[in-house]
Amino acid sequence: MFDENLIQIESDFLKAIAQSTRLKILYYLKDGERCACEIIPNMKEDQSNISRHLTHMRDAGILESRKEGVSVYYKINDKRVFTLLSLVDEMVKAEIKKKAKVVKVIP
Amino acid sequence: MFDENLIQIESDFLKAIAQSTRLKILYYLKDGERCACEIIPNMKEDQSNISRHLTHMRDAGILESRKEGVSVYYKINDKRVFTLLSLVDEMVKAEIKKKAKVVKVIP
DNA sequence: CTTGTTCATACGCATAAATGCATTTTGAGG
DNA sequence: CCTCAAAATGCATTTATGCGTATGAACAAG
Repeated sequence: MFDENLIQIESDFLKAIAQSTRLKILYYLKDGERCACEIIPNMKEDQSNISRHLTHMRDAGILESRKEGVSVYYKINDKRVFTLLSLVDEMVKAEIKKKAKVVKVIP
Repeated sequence: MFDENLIQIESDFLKAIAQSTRLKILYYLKDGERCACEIIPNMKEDQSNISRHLTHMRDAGILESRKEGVSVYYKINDKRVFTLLSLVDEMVKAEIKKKAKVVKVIP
C-alpha cells in the first residue's frame, strides 16, 4: 500500500524541521552560512541544546556543516527548505485568517 | 528577533504532519474525501489511534471533517499540503541519492 | 605543555506523544 | 425501546523529545 520505509524517512525529515528552536535556527540561516558561535548567542537556549539541534538537523540532511579551526559553520543543505518554510507560513496564516472569521461570526 | 508565537504555530502545524501514521493518512486522502471507516481498515493501527490522529489533524487545520449519519468524512483542508508533501518527497529522495553516492565513493 | 575557546556528548530528569484495550457516545433502523 | 455500527474518549503503559548540568574532545595560541 505505502512504502513504509520512505514514509518513515519523510516523517523523520519533517520532524527535524517541526520544532520551534530548530525552526528559529532555520530562519536565522536564511541569510546564509553561520558559525555555531553566531547562532548560539542569538537563542535563549543553552549551548548544548543548540548544538544538539544543529547535529540533529545535519543528520537529517537539512543542514550541512563545515569546520574551520575550532568553529563549525552551518548552512541549509537544500534551498527547497525555504520553499517549504514559505509554504507553511502561507498555510498557517491562511488558517489564522479563517479562524478569525469564524470568531467574528459566532458572537 | 522572531515572532515566537508564529514560530510555535508553524511548529505545531508541521508536527501534525510529521508523524508516520498521520503521513500515511494524508497520502491515503490524496484521491479526495474518505470516511474514517475507509481509512481505518487501511492501516495496521487501532481504530482509536486512527481516530485520535484524525482529530489531531483536524484541530491543527490540516483536515476538514463532515458528518453523515454515523460516518465522518475527512478531507485535506488546504491543497497546498500536497505541494508540501511532494516537496518533502523530492528533497528526501535527493538526499537518499546523495548518500548513495557517498557510499559508492568510500569503498 | 598549558590554557582558553568552541563545539559535541553522556547522564539524568521531566514532559509530551503514541498506542492498545475497554467503554461510551451518537445516530440508524428495526 | 433495543440493537447494531461508527467514531470518540478514558485509562494505563510505553516510547520519544527536549532540556540543563557537567564533562570531554579538538584545536589555536602563548
